[in-house]
Order: sequence, then C-alpha cells, then structure tokens
Amino acid sequence: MAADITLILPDGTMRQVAAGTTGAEFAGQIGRRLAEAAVAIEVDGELSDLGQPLHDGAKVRIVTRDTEEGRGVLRHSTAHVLAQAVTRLWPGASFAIGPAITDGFYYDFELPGGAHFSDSDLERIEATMREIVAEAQPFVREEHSFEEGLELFKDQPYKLEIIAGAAATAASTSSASGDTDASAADSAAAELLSVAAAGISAYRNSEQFVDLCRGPHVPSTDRLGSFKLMRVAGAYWRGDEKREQLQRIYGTAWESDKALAAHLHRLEEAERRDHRKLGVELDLFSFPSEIGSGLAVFHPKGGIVRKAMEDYSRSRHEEAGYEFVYTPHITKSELFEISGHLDWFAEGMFPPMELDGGQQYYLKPMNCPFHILIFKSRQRSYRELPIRLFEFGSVYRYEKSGVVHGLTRVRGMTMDDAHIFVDREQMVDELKSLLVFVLDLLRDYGLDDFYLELSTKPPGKGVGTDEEWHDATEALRQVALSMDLELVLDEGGGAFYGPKISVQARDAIGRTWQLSTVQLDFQLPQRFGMEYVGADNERHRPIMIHRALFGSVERFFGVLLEHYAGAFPTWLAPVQARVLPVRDDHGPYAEEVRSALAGAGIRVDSEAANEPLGPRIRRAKLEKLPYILVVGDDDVNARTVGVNARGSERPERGVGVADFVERIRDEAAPPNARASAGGAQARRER
RNA sequence: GCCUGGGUAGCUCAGUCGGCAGAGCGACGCACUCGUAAUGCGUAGGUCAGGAGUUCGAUUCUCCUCCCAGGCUCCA
Repeated sequence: MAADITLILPDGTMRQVAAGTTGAEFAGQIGRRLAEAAVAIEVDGELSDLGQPLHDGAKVRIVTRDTEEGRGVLRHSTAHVLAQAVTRLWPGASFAIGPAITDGFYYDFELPGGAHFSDSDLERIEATMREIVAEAQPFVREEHSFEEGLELFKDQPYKLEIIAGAAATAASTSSASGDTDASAADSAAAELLSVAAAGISAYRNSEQFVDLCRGPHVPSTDRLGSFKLMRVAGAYWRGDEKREQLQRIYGTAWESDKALAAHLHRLEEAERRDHRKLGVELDLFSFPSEIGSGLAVFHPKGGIVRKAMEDYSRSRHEEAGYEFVYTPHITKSELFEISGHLDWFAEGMFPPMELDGGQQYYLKPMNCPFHILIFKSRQRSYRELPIRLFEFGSVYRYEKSGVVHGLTRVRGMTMDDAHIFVDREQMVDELKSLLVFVLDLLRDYGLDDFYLELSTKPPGKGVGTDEEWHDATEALRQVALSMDLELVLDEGGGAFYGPKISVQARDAIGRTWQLSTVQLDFQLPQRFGMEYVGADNERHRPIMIHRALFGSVERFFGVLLEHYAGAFPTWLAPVQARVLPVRDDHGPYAEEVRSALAGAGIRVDSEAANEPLGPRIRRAKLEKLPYILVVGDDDVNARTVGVNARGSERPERGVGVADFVERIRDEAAPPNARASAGGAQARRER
C-alpha cells in the first residue's frame, strides 16, 4: 500500500521502488552481484549507509567495494574493528581518531597506565579483529545531541574533545569553513567536526562498542576481512607536538584477499628497489656512522654513476648558456644576516663556529647569496643579462634527527644549483626556455611522467610588485600549459618572496617525487642591493630565478636508483660490460676483447675462468650489468663474442667484436652525444 | 626534536633464562677448465655499536651516547 518513490540512477534513468526501500534493498533489486559488492550508496552526492531508507527523487549511485570510495568505506569500517579489538584486549584504552588513508587506515590509541603496543601485540589484535569479523556485528547509526554525546563518551577524553570542538563550531554558526590545515590528523578531525555541526552521529557495533563517526559504514563486520595490521608508530594528538603522543596502529585493507596480496606484493617490490638496500648491494655508497647521521660517502661505483650524471648535466648547462662558478662552504655570519637566512632559517643550519676573536662562521645551507656576490663583484650592464651562474654547490642543513632518510633527506648534499638574473622584459622568455630545458634534461635521465605544481602569491604578503607577480605567475602557467602536462595549482602556496613551479616525477612503479623547482625571487636582489645599468643609463634591480633540477645530486641519485631498480641504463652503469672467458686458455682473447672495448671508451672489466661460467654469469646478473660477453673456442676462432644483454631472452652468439663496439658505443654515450640522437632535445628538434 | 622498535662476521640473520660466539651467502686459498643465473674441499673473519655501572663473571641486566628503521612534527 505504500506509494512508490522514484530514484534517479547515474545514467539519468528513473526507477520506481516501494517507499521505505533502503540502499541495500535497492541494490538487491538491480542484481545480486551488485548487492554483494555494495558497501555504501551515494544519495544526492553524499555517501550514506546502505541501510538508510531512500527518499523520493533521490539521485543514487551504488558504491561498490572495488572503487576508491568503496575501499575508503571498507578501510574506515576496518578501523572501527581495530578500535574495538584494542578495547577488548586493553579495557580502559582511549581511542582518538581512525580515518581511512591511502591504501589503508590507522587508529590512534592511548593505553591505560602508559602501556604501549609491541610488534607481537599486532598479531593478537589482528586475531581479535578476525573474531569480531566472524561475529558479523552490525554497524548501527545513532544520532545524539551534544549532551548525549558527552555522556555516551564520558570515558573517552579524545572523543569528548572532538565533541566539545564540534559543539563550539556549531555554536558559532558563521565560523569560516576554510580550515586549510593540511595535516592528515587535523583534516580527519575537521571532517568529524563539520558533519557533527547539528549534534553527533555514532556507529554502534555492540553493547560494548560504539564510536563517534560520521560514516558511512558497511552494514556488518562480516563484509570486512581482507586486511592486515602493518605497524605501530607514535603520533601526536591532533598532529601537535606539544600535545599527547599517542600510539598509532597502521593497517591496510582491500576489497578482496587478492587485492590485499597484490598490495603486499607492491610493497615488497618497493622494498626490493629501496635505494638504501641497493646502495649496499651494488657497492655504491654508504653512511659511515663515524662521519655522522645523514652524511653519505660515494664508493667508486657510485662515484662513476654520479660523475656520469654530473658530467651530462654540466654539458647540457654549458650548451644552455650557463657559466660555472665555485664558492666556499663556509662564510661569516654577515652574509646570512644580509640574506635573512639567519632570521628565518637558523634552525635548519648547523650552529656557528667562532673564530678570529668572536667572528662567527656558518656552514652554508644555500648557495644563492654567494652567487649574488659574484654578480655584485663589479658593475653590471643590461647587455650582460641574462646572467646564469651554475654550481654543483655542497650545502649543509641541520635536519632534525628523526627526518634523515637515506639519500633523500641528508644533512650534507650537493645541489645542481643555478641562479639566473634577468630584467623584466627577459623574465617570461627565460622562464619558458628554462622549463623546457628542465623537462628535456629530466627525460634524458629516463624520467618521462611528470606533472607540475604552480605555487602562487600568498594572500596579503609578498615582496615585489603585483605586476611582477602576475607576469611571473602567468609565464609559469603558460609554459606549464604549453608543455601538455597536468598542472596542479597550489593557490597562495608560494613563498612570500616569489612564485614557484615544481616538477613532480612519477617513477617506474608510480611513486611521485618532487624534483626540480623554479623559484622567482623578488626579495634577495633587494636585500643585497643588486643593480645593473640599463640602456637608459639608469640603475635597475634585476629579478632572480633560483632553480635546481635534481634538487640535490644525492636525492636524484636515490630516485634514479629506485626508478631503475639498480639496473642503470648503459650510459650511467658503473660497469657497462664484462668479458668472461669460458676456459682458462680463452683468457688472452678475453683480454684482447676487453682492451678493444676499453679503447673505445667503454667501462669494461673481465673475470678469469677460476669458476664455472654459470656462477660468473649469475654474479654479473646480480650486479645488473648491461652486457656480459662470453668468449670460448668458437669466438677465438671467429673473432667474435657471445652477447648476453640485460633483459634479453637469450644470448646472441657469434657477434663480431667491431660490431659490438659500434652498438655499445652509442648506448654508452650520454644522450646528447649519440649518433642515433637519442636525447630528448634531439628528439624535439627532429 | 618526540614515540616505538632495533644495532651480533662484508651481507642476511640465529643465539646467549649472566658462564669460551653460530649458520648461510660473500671474501681468501687449493682443486676442478667448464658455452650463459649457485662446482667441491679448506681457511680467515667478531672489543656482540661505543662508554659507564651492577656482578666472581656482562654480548645478555641498568644508565648514557652514537647510529638505523617506521611514524609524528618539520621540509624556509
């Protein structure tokens, strides 16, 4: 007898269902498989529980478990199960927030009596979670007033704080919704706040367990199961280092065991590529503890790779009109007083050393002031501009002990740093050619999947004229668009001294790295009183562009190492070919081949036949050499080599030595020196 | 900087409830002379991260320092 209601499907079609139909029932009417895959329903653009009755005229879309939204629901629901398991095992535990995150979820806890989780606890917790899943507990939504909420969670101090915050927000109705706090913890808490404005919602799994939450959730815990707890970590309440430090448990959850297994496999793959691990295995670099945290030494093989990277960069910079400069590693404090670094970057600097009767000297954290002094060393004319000063400049930054990480976050590094000084008219063209140059060069190193991020003027602050900001920002934007790359706007995210564009690269397994930055600076020229004499015979202030392509050589080395999983392309490989004589008496011929290759500029070595061929091949493969050349009786007779190329199915036999030299010589050359013109620049010019 | 967990041979890791330190791989030596991802035998290799304390005795227990990992905070 209930009248029908009409639902609007995503494709615009209408569907009549009985009044009071829930999302779950609606999904069931469309199909059993859809009902099984459903975890939530979007109603008029908002995610909602499947158990909610639908209203007339609702625009609905079933959210299935194998979509990002669906996984988010699964992960969030799994986080609740985690919290329940912890409260079962540790009665009296407080739980704070537990959102879904990329690939998984976490929940923050405080255990009674200052207890803490250990790794073995994760197994116990996971076992308890599986019990809760097996119990098929429903997720029941409850709506409460703030007063009821305070009573309901009276033993949960963190929940009380969230509710109190929500009540306060609700009270000041017009409070701006734009909290731009970026930390995950805060935004997770903020989401709870915003939906709680009219009271609070909670989800109850059992008599004992209820959690403050906006939802939606899966109908029952038995819809969960493809999860794994990953690790325990510390985290500050609300991301504030002055507040309580809670215990955070991270987990991952997926729509199926298969998807979970695939994720775990991806993690293993990433671990296999970890540059710290490869650095040891391939004997590239190390971090001797005698030197100190975050300070790397490059071994000979790493040195070859690094030198090849740097040499190529130098050669391209030379072509692009840069001039090379060299500056010292330490300086009197005066320089950084003028630049302002001591005002706003002192924490990131090593403490000063006191010399010459009280004079303070600092290790440099940046190269820019030095390059400015080179500019200022004599009077400059507009005819000289643009001036492009390049340096592989070593800088030292006092990174806090907890942030040092492999080669990607170090305390001593070498920046491929350049500063370009231009006048207003040149600025736009210079930025355009610069971005083209940056992307070309990165492509030559084998990265080719980029997106750009443009950071614009922070509201209410900023040195330089509006016109300068506008021109520079527009130039950056135009170039970004003309590169046919995705452009992400970071509105108002620029530094006060100028707009910035950064190049983000995706590596071979899809991770993104922030690499190059191009930063306009309207401030330092002013602080240093930089000038040039213009065509009008007046003095003018140049505009300064800071730019680093690699970021730091160390970091870029680490990125490339992971991108290639240690298998560097031939031109970067520490050893490009190894000659293996099959038997002792092939040794002299092997040496002849080695010498021919070495004479052609190839980095080649050989390994005598002290062992069977198999193990020697294996060793060379583990070292990820591009080419293994096997020489035996046939080759000695025919003046050939057997070529076992990295990545090829089967070795080639009977390749003439001269033919092989021709072939590898091209590959071994840097991209701009190849006969086949393989460089990105050459490709673009064709 | 904070939280938690670590540091044992070049690498990966056992082990020691406080009583002479172990394996595999690698290195080195000898034998094998071999056609595309692990030949055999043998040898060497350790201040159990460093320092202090407790103890008859400390790699093991306690404290401090250094270094590493995963997070949090930070990344101008």
